Amino acid sequence: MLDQALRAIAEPNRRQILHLIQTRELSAGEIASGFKVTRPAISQHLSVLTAAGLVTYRMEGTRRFYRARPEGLEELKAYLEEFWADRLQVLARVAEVEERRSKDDGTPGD
Amino acid sequence: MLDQALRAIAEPNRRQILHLIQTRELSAGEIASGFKVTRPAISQHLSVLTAAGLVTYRMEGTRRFYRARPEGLEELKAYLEEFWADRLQVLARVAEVEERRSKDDGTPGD
DNA sequence: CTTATACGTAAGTTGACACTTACGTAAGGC
DNA sequence: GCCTTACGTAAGTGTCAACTTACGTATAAG
Repeated sequence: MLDQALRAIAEPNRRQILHLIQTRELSAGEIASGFKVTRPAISQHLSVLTAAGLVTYRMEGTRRFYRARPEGLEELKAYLEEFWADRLQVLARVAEVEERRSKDDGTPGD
Repeated sequence: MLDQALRAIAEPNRRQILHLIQTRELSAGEIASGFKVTRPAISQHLSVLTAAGLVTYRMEGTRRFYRARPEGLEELKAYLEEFWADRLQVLARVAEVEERRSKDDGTPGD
């Protein structure tokens, strides 16, 4: 699912869609009206976003109202946070070891 | 460039590569040895990552030592931070307006 | 019941992408 | 000099993704 989410936001139109429905609900038609591509294309993008857990919809008559799914974005954010946190953590530990070493034997770290 | 970076990390092998060279320098061959795909494939992934500004390399004899480029990751991180921060910000303002309105005319905010 | 609206979905096309094998090239070892 | 090592790059292939047009379907409107 995270992989799907990552793929999903790699597409510019889909990021734009996410932006549009982050704060307000919009129908599929309303969303599509702001794009150059055709309505079916947007419909397909909405399917991808839904499958990735980044979007939900609510039906009302013949219309579907879409909105961003906060939990989905949160998951994605958490995953990426870990992605770089991981690195910074290891770097910090390396620095720590370096310093300890220089204290023990007087050798400067690097 | 941000678009390139986003595309770059959408690919699992490239994320793995980034992970490998986040803390230590590795030669192209060393990186490739850990994957099932062929060496040229990894070489191409490294090109993509380099073009996206997520990776740098240093030449030494016949070898190229690659490492993650912190600034690149930082840019990407900042962009994504803004992506959701944006939304939370607007949501907060909506809540604020709602509250003010309920104080003014006594109407509960939905 | 018929027509219009608001959608999703099927089917087909094009281009990009991840991969492969084959080749070119520069640095070291002998 | 010649051969090996460690790469990138060229060329070709199969797959997938983003798009198009055409169609199906459910709700509301008359």
